[in-house]
Amino acid sequence: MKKEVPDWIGQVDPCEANCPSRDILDLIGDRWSLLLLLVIAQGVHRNGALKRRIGGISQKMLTQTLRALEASGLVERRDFQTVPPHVEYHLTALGASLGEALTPLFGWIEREFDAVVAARAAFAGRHAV
Amino acid sequence: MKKEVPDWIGQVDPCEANCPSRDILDLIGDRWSLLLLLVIAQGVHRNGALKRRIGGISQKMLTQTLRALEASGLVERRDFQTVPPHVEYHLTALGASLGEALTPLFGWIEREFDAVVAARAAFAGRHAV
DNA sequence: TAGGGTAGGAACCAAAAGTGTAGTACGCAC
DNA sequence: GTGCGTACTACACTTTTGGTTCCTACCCTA
Repeated sequence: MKKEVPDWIGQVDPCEANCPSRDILDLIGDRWSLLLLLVIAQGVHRNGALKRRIGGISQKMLTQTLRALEASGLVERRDFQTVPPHVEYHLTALGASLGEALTPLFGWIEREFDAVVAARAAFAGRHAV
Repeated sequence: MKKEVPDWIGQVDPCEANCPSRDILDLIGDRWSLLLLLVIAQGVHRNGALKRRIGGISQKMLTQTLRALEASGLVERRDFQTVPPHVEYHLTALGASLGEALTPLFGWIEREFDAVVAARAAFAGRHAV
């Protein structure tokens, strides 16, 4: 029983066409979801605050992404039913566990971002001559 | 110095508009990159084999994504300069380290996929009444 | 000599994603 | 009573993404 693939492959073969994880990858791969998860975990809970904090997100995408996260059970929407409206978004246990699973990824980004930028510059140099 | 945010937040504040990690998130968030990273790590190295393996990817997206990964220094393209063409794609050290950073994410997907599906069903139930 | 495999490039088109603007309905401060 | 803030929704619009199809150029097999 030799190991011909790296350790991190695990049992997640599922990434073929019918793979269930496609849905998850779609969810987290939509540019805003991870950011939102991050800032909500940082303690920003309200619509307006999230929008100001993230910078670049439109109200539409904010609402849409929050709904998607809520629908997947990653954040909880608490509507205080007041007027003017007061709504807060909090991570669920599931959302927090996903956050934990993403720790190494954020760490990698912090550590290796420079390497990626350098690689891109080198690549551009090789191909733009 | 109290901790008011979860451990996994780290120092990655960067996810604001000007944040460098946006580029990385864009890269890995494009539906095919992670899959490609995964199957290359599993030992599938050639264009045709990758296309057959992943199922659902078009030649265009395959090439495009491979170029993006190559440009970012995550995979290496080895062209054997033969005819008919023979090209192999391998992970670089950087690509392999990203793979390792993604281990917990794949693990989370495996563990929690059912929970997400259940949450979605519940949400749909609540909102489709 | 026709067809399949090798690894792509280019052009075109459809679909999806995302943006901006406007409007709802009300409270509060000036 | 004017305008800002709260949390949205709806519509039209543009941009991006991805898919399809056709093309190169050569090898091997039947």
